[in-house]
Amino acid sequence: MTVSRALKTPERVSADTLQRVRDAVARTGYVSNGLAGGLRSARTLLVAALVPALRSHLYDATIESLGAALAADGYHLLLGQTEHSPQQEEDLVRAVLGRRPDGIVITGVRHSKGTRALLLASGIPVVELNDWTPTPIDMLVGFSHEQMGRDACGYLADKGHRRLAVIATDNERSQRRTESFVAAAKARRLTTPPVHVLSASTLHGGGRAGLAALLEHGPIDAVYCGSDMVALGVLTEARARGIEVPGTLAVLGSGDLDFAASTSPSLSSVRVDFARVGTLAARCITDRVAGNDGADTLVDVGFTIVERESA
Amino acid sequence: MTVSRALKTPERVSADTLQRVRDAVARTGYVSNGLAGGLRSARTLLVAALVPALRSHLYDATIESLGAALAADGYHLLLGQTEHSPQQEEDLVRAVLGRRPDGIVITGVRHSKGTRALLLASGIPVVELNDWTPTPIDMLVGFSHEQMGRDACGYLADKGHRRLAVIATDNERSQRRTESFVAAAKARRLTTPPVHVLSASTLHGGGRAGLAALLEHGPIDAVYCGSDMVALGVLTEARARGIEVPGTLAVLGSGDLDFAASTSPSLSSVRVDFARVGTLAARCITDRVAGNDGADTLVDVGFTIVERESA
DNA sequence: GTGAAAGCGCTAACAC
DNA sequence: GTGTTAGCGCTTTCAC
Repeated sequence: MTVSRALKTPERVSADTLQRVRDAVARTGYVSNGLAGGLRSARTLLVAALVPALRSHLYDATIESLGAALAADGYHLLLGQTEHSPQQEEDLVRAVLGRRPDGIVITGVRHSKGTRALLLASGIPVVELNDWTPTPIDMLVGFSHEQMGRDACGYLADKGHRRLAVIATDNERSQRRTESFVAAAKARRLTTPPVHVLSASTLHGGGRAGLAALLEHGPIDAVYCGSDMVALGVLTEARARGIEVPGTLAVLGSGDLDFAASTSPSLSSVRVDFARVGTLAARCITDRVAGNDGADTLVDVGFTIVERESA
Repeated sequence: MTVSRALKTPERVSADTLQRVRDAVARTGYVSNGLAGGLRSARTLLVAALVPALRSHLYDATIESLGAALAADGYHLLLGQTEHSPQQEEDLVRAVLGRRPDGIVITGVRHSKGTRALLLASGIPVVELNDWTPTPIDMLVGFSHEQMGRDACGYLADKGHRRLAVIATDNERSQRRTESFVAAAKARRLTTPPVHVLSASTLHGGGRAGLAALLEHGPIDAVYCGSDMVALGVLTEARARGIEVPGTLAVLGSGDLDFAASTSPSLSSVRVDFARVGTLAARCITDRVAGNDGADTLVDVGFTIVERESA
């Protein structure tokens, strides 16, 4: 008991005792067993984060800042990939809950009934990420994909572009963005935008191929791309074809990645502050664990359209 | 005890018992407590991975495949960021060992004495990553940065380029690559290559600025870049200045990222199979846990120089 | 195929 | 400021 105190609350132990404990720890290489501690105290200082996949690079900034913010409070991050499969997500949630994390961060707001039930029953803080719903499982840090698609369309239309097009990626949230982009175009009585969906992981090459495919169906004035890398591919293909950007073709990317500002022409992009998403998610959980209930538990981080040369 | 068997080794329980257990689990929402199980059995199905930082994107592919390969065997991945600080690395190792992981994966081969001691004393499988030494702590999956710098220089020199230059990033391994590039150039009696070191995180912009800075010191024939994104920035800056690539300036990137094949001109790049690094590291640990000692515990994954248009 | 006993290494709770 | 007791929820071991 005294050793436990010396290590966890050194101020509650005499200087002499503390020294003797530390000497012994150094001499023996003792490392406290967190499993036993967690079992007894019901606090593990563990937070699990579940993302669809790392390879999309969509979650890098979020995971980086989430991990860093948690580490600052002594928490560790357990990372799981659901591979966009609801079943795999549910299995992973179950397995991860077995480790009794102090909180869980999970991408999206559309989960299987089983996943919701498990999460609700666990009683731990849950933060859903990067989507929007008025009825989250618990807390939510995200933004509306419908609004994003609509605003992207509005931005391009307001610039005077009539013949719009979309190059999207193959997942549920991207699909909702695209649908709302198309709906917004219809509402403005524009030509129905043709949509090219990329299934592959080669984003830049997909952007090149996507523009080529879209042009076969007729001329277009502007393309909305699901990622900046795709937009960069579009820029490259346009240059290869002698199409002027933004003169003849406007290009709008997503993500505002580091290179967007320094390409030529520089890339206009829909920006989400993903690092902030991670930091906020971490705070949601640490605050709740610390007993500060209430507060902002539904945060819309929003997005901004960063205007540069390409659109 | 019967419940434990039903869940972990269903084949050793009667069909009737199994059914009753499963019914009860479903009815009550029972999730087995992995802390208690790990405490008793001394197996946690947890593997920790420590990387300098995620924001460099250098470890994305490795972590992705490491996590996926581990998940296939029922393991979970605990992710920690050391921020390039040996002290932070040591603290993190200590904290993580407290969770009694079944294995640990750690980037690099240069660690503090304390880190080595902790790892050695832990008795668990340790895999060091993405560097090379004849004397690893335990197992090693990596490659030689010295050889990479040397070969990059050889590649460019063999193409007939005399005035070489380097744009490197600001970390220890990159520095060793650069030093061996410069040494190789000297050995070939070429002009000592000027080196531009990027401290920032904006890789593409850094590439543009880096080329501009190098050109102020005089003309160059070829640039070796520490990342493909930097190389892409160099390509952009060269185009803006009317410098022909590869005619006047050859550009060699690193990483062979997805866009390298479809830029214009396409990018020659030093490629490392980072996904394989992750898969191999996972296997090192799962094999060892399963009792299959020996085998390949020092794997040189090597690298290849992918020849495309830019060099 | 099932069950009883014991203990993994901590910390909450309570003495003193 | 330090110590005693008990128990967190599993799984190892042994018995039947």
